[in-house]
Amino acid sequence: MGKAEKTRQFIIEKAAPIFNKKGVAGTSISDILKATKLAKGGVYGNFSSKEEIVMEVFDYIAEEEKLNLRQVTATANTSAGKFEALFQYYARFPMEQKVAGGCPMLNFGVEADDTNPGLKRKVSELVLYYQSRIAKMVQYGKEHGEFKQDWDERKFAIRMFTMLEGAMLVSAVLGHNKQMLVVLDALREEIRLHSR
Amino acid sequence: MGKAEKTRQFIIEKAAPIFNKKGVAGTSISDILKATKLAKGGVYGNFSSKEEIVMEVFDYIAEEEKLNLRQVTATANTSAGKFEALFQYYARFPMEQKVAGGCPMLNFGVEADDTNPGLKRKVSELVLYYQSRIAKMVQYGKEHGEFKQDWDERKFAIRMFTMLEGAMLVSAVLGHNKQMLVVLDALREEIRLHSR
DNA sequence: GTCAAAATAAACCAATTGGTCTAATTTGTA
DNA sequence: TACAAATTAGACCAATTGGTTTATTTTGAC
Repeated sequence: MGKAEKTRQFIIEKAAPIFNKKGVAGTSISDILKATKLAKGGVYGNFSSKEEIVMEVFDYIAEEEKLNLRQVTATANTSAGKFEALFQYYARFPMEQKVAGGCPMLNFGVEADDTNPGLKRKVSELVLYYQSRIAKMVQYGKEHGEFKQDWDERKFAIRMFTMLEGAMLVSAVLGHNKQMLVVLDALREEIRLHSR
Repeated sequence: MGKAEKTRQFIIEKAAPIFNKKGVAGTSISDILKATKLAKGGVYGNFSSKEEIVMEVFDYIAEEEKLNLRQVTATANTSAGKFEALFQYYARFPMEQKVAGGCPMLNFGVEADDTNPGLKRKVSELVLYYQSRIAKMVQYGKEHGEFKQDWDERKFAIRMFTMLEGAMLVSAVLGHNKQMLVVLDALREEIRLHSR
């Protein structure tokens, strides 16, 4: 990684939590200058516009989310175990978050949908990736005799994903995670019901 | 309603869908001037700041949401019927929305949680109101022999609310409501399971 | 240690931001 | 119809926005 490449990455990593917290419209270039302690030329020498930074920030965040999903589920070797690991991660959310500011699909999705088609597309891709990973965990469990064959993994993935996103929203506005815990228990029960 | 009162209300109603779509940071006073076709003095003669407009806009939106919830559920006289009416409303979402731009709890909640404690509080109150209304519909159904006594209305309200919010997010970013329909079917099934 | 690449500081840009003020005009109501 | 209340148009404000440029200095890789 060359010098410029390193600075680019540095800017992206510093800017990511700011955009995630304050939104795209709510974040100014001067916020990024403050966080990076770089001069304006240091930023504009590496990026041509705020929009370019936002796009690369989201790409970075998306990769981090995928990595995190893999890491959390890697701690268990059964599908049920992977789900439980995920649930324990969400029970602590947003404490163990890498890029601070809450769920990026929620944050960027809400803002982008009426204002930024390019970003919206990136968010939708991450949503579909996340759901397909959930579905695959069910499928794997079915193939290995953990779960019943009549369990619809696609529909479960949708229910689980939407509930988690809703729970992260509620947790953020209420300032506690009690409702998240209720959601997680419901998901545990659904898994138990489809276990053999 | 006096003249000034009328103009205040007019500004609020014109500004509401703009804030709901573009967010607080993404909306400028000039956006509001354009939408209302008022002069700057016409706005600042009635409001002292953008922040005051935002707050009143959210109060207005919250009242509209409550009114809408009442109106949609009023079409049926059983609890199961009220739920079905709600599901049909959400199946069409955001088509029949009064204040355009998607769910205000989602939109304002996401932005406010890291940037605007006062607004965040208003959102949390609306969330809790919404959930308590759902819980009361279950409770009423239990009292009138529609639903089984062992159904936990509070937990159901949380599951239903979080799933709907998540589904509205997903619908917005994906640009279609297929996942919302899956969520609604799951909720219908849960109601069927607890019906007697 | 050289030398190009990269970053700095700072001036500069036009546009926009939220907000104030004033003098003239329009409004609705008593 | 008179008169106060409300609205207009527009000048004005300082600060900030995203972005460019230039001359100087620092950096790191060969």
